[in-house]
Amino acid sequence: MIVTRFAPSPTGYLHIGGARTALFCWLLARKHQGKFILRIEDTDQKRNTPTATQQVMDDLRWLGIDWDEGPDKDGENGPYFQSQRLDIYNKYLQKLLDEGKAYYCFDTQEELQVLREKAQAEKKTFIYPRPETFPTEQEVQAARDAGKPVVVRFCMPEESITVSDVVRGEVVFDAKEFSDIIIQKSDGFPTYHFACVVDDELMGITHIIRGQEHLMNTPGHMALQRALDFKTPTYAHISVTVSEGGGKLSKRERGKVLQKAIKAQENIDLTALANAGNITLEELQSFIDNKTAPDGPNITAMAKHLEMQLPEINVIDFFDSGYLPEAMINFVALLGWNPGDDREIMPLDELTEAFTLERLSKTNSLFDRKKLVSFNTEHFKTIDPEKRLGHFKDYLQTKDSPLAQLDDETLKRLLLINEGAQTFGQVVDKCMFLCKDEYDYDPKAVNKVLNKEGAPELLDKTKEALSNLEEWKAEPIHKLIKELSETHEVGMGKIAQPIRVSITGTMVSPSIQDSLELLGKQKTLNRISNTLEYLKTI
RNA sequence: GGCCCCAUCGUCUAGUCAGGUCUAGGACACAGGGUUUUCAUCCCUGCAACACGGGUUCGAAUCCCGUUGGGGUCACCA
Repeated sequence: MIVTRFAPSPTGYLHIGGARTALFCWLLARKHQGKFILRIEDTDQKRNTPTATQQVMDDLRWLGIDWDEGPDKDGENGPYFQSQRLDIYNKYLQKLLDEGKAYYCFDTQEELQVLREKAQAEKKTFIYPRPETFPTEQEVQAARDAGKPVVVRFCMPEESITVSDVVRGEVVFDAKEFSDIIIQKSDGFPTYHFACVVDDELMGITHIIRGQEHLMNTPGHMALQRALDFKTPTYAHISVTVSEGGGKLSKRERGKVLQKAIKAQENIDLTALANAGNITLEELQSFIDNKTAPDGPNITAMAKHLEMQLPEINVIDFFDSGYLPEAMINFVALLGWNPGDDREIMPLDELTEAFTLERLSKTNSLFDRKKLVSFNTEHFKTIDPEKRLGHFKDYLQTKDSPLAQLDDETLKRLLLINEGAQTFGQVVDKCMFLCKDEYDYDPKAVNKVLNKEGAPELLDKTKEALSNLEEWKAEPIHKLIKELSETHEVGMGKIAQPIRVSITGTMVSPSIQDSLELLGKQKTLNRISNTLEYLKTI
């Protein structure tokens, strides 16, 4: 049976790159009726954040990626937090120590730094100098008593190691390049390399799909597997997703964009900005000076304050921007993978059916948000209406939108009449007028549509006709407008546009008949009357 | 800098492993046109690529070597 796993470290929200890795793992497992495990790699106590595991799970769920075993779903391979598996790692660590395959070291960071700089100066790879004889238990104890940091290093082999990678082929690593890796940190926690190797074996992972950045770690992992008599799983090191700005799509990018925007703006109220971002003025200044960076949520809050759009990086950013998870999944799947034919828009089950490791590509790909928008538009049209409604309600709720007050039937109708919308944000923009009785008139709209010879008179006649309409439904309203345009011998736009500006203040809304029906007869007539009054004042 | 990976339209990619059917296909973007009561949608047309240099071969996008370019990695982070 095929068993895969997604193993994030709980340091924040799920990153789009992580989502892609998780998706490929999930796709492989589901395609072969295998198992997909979620494991939390929380061995770095300094970097862990308490809410991250929950956030990552929420993000995965939103995307539609489920797991067979994980923190909240017990199975035969628990626990799923590495911090709860210390006994297991220690057992294997002791075995390596006893067999002389690993040894203790007490070097300080400073001492190591000197060695590294020396290697750098000689233009050589830094190789940790393995001692002739390993420290004894007594020496270890003495070092501990003296307050020295004690770590355990694993002896890398003398022979070269060939990694057989599904996407890269055979990659040979020369033994000359091997440096003994640390497998236990001075705080007693295992390093990623060790915990990962042990867990993958114990959990029976058959396929490891991970980012290309791990390729260089793989010889170390394989050496560990051999020393411990573990099986070597099938590896697939997938390409990296890069950003428009070049380089890896990273969390730092949002900060950079924001920082640039702050610098570019003149007379900016820094105090207000710091307040909005919930940070101190000093912290803000330090951020502007490129010394430190605030946390993700603070950055998001400041961007909102400045009314600027930041590039989406985390899965939750895309949710906030009004994208459909189905579109996200589809788009991300096609970054470094394709089904081998011309299909692009594919639902999850079709993606699963078509997925094979062999079609993973070697080249890095750039995350093109415009193409994402196009995918979203397409999925918006084809998705099951009930699902679409569910996603829309989630979106409105977290946005705290007034539209959230509307009942399901109305919301469904809104989505229906916005068939060509690109994102939920667009739907909201176009329909907000329903919940806004007070609004300003866009000067451009007034000039172009209302402030024209004969326009107020025509609007008045339209209002008259509308008030006499018995059945307030889209169909009869449409019929009425058509008749009006014929009797007055003008285009439909000449009738519809003035109404639109009257009831929304803008030139953008759903079709006029749908807009009017949803607004209701009384509100429509009131708003037109108000507009007519307003026109007399200018 | 050492090591490793990669290289087809602006972007995502098909084609490369098994060389000819490739005057290189699709999609997004862009440009032009059309439909439409606004925006969005939708339809049509167009623009546009085998990084470069050497080989091998009757024949190279495809195989080999080199150059250049891009990316990754060199932590008691994962």
